[in-house]
Amino acid sequence: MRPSGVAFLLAQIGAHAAGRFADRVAGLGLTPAQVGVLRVVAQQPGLSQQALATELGVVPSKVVALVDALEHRGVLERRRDPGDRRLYALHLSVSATELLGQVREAVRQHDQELTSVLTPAERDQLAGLLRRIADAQGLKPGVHPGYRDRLGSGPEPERGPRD
Amino acid sequence: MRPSGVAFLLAQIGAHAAGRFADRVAGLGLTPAQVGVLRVVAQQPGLSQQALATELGVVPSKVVALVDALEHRGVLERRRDPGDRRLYALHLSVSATELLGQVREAVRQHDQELTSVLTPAERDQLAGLLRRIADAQGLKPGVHPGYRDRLGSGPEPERGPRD
DNA sequence: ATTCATTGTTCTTAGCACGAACGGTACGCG
DNA sequence: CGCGTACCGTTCGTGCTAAGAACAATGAAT
Repeated sequence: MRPSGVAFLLAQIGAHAAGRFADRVAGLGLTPAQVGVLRVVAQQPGLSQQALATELGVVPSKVVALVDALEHRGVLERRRDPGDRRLYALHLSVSATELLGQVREAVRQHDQELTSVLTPAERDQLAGLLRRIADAQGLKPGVHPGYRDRLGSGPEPERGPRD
Repeated sequence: MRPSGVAFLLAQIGAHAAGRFADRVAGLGLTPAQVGVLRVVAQQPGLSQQALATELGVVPSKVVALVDALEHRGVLERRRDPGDRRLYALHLSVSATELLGQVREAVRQHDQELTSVLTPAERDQLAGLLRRIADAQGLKPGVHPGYRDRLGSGPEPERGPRD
């Protein structure tokens, strides 16, 4: 049982990456799940909460809390769909543009820091291999099963030194 | 955005791999955390629960439940340390040998299935890149921050961008 | 001998995910 | 028009997991 197998390394690094990303967006006052909402709504404006739930693979009741937080923050708007007044039409507000830019920058830095030990060629190589695996495993781009939401507060298992 | 998106792919595939592994060892009646216990005790027989807790990066109270289950299953033994009767000396029982073999086989199959789309050379390449990342990020071999124990089947929360 | 630290355990508490139930709206059909 | 059914968003209750505090037993120190 060599813990140096590829699958274990993937799980280990993946959890680490997710945790670090959560820390990063926590600096922007966001959780990873909220970031996912922003991304989907940015790509498909006017979406309903139900559609958002199925898109993200999340229970509708959780979408309520996510949208609540983002709306209270002023980056997301619940407009009534004029055709069907049961549905909300989700739209990003104008003030969301700046936040979205900050999120993109955080993503860029996150990616950079994680692969800083690789050369650009190696990074592309790695991306290609991973994409092939993700594709073969039937993982859709943009969604993945759930990590924890808040991984930033309090003492946690074991984390690397360089902090 | 057209960056490599390596970090997101790692988190996505890592979560997927962890879930699949949990499913696999569930077939043996084990949780991933219990597998970790078996691995550590196999490598360092006679170690105490406290040492095991720090080694795995989990709370001592959780080690109690883990050891309880494995002991009740007959694969782990709590012997008293003759030098210090506060400590337990954890040892694998003889019947653990077969189970350990099954676990090793499950790990092998898991690794194989996950990387079945790659050639052996590519798999080695991937392993090398991942090891370098894990090393650079200060991840110790054999431990990784906590996933959930039972990551069953079905869609789950979400996170992450990918423009 | 007394006092303090350590080990393993139990108990309590907080947080989260999920399903069930509820008001409100739309649509079909007689 | 009236009625039943189906859908959306929301709230509530339940079960589960994780983490911290408190406790008995043992050892170490002065």
